[in-house]
Amino acid sequence: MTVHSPEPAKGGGDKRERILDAAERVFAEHGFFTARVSEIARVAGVADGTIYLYFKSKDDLLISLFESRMERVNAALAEAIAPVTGPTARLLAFIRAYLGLVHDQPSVAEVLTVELRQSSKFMKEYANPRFAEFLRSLATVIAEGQAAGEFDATVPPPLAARMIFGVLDELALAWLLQRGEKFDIVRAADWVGGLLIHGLGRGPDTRSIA
Amino acid sequence: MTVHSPEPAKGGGDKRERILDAAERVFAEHGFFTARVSEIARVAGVADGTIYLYFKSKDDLLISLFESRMERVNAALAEAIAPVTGPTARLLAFIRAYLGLVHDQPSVAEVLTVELRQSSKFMKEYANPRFAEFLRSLATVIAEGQAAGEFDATVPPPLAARMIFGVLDELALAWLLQRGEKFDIVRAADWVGGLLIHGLGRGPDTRSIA
DNA sequence: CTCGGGTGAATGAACCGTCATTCAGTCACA
DNA sequence: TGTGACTGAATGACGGTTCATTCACCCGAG
Repeated sequence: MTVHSPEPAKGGGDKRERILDAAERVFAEHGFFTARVSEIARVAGVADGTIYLYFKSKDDLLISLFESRMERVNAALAEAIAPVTGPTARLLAFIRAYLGLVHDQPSVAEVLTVELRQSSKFMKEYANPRFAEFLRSLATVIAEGQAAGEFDATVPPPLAARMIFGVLDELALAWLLQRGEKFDIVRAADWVGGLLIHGLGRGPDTRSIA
Repeated sequence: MTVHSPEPAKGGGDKRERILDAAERVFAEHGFFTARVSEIARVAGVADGTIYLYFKSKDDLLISLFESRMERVNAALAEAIAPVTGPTARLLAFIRAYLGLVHDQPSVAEVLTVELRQSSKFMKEYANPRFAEFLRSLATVIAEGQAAGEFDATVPPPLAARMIFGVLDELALAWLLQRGEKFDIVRAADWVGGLLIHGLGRGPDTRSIA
């Protein structure tokens, strides 16, 4: 619940990765609390005890999984927006890239989306730096748009970032939990973009909301 | 994990309510899995066993708590938007009312916000009708706005409802988990309204996003 | 090349604390 | 005295964690 092993406790090869992959699958399927360490071990093809050679505890395993996956997500998003110029286009690229990741790696998305929340509760002391980084990079896109005069400057960028993340996250959750035929989450990116850039308003007097 | 007791198992007076109130507090503080039934009993001022006179299991207690609180939330929101005319104003009233509820009843918000998610995982068979009702009523506001030509008709209302809920929920979570001085979530309602009605776009060519 | 002692990663059965749940008994009231 | 709501200590299952043991591999000596 407290500290956290930063890197491979030993020079151990890929076994640590195998365990993380298994944890991703098992946590995604059952959720953290109902997931069994012994099942993670089974899926990883190692003995129960081996997990404790690489991770301090079940909690530490979850934290390490966050760090690992969020690092990848942040890198992928940074790469996706890097070549794009113009705040609006960058924001759209961000949205498309995020929902694309959800589509391509559902179990990563499931762990981040569902477990992030409860972890922020039961690990109050864990600051979750990677997620903070995620929000910061989104807030930067907003701030740049405001500076360029392309975005409304009323909302503080960090709050706007949270709201946008809320949209993306909820959409991801709805898509992940949908049984039966799912809506096209990649196409939904354009709806999200439309809503966030233009808003719902279409009428003549929509300016006067205050 | 499965079935659920619809109403007071017995004619029992307010004891059932006392237990629900205690469960709300304890689940909000610890989360469902780390909450202890014995603590709920202690807070409610009843014996451990008494809880099982009113609820089948810990799971059933959580489900019953959802039903009870969501029912109140839905009623409060319905009441808040009922007298308001015009889709834009109704949507704003909905947003203000929801964030007002979060502000006034943080522990209700915490349970709904944080536990709703994991419950949708670990209780796959529980359909969560009250939450569906919540989304439906929000979708109705959107659909009316589209029908009146006041809202963009591109996005399917149920999806728009989910996105809007995402914004509200994430904002609630950010506010609830904030340690130290919190931002003013009631004031944030206007930012949310602004973002959802007008969008971020301010520049000349923001129409061309496709 | 072969042998044998040393090393430490890996194993998994057993341990042990932790609760959700039960139920035999109490008690207030009719 | 009978009834039934209520109690809370006892129960038993469960699962995270440990640790005595195994064994594949390495390396220096002969």
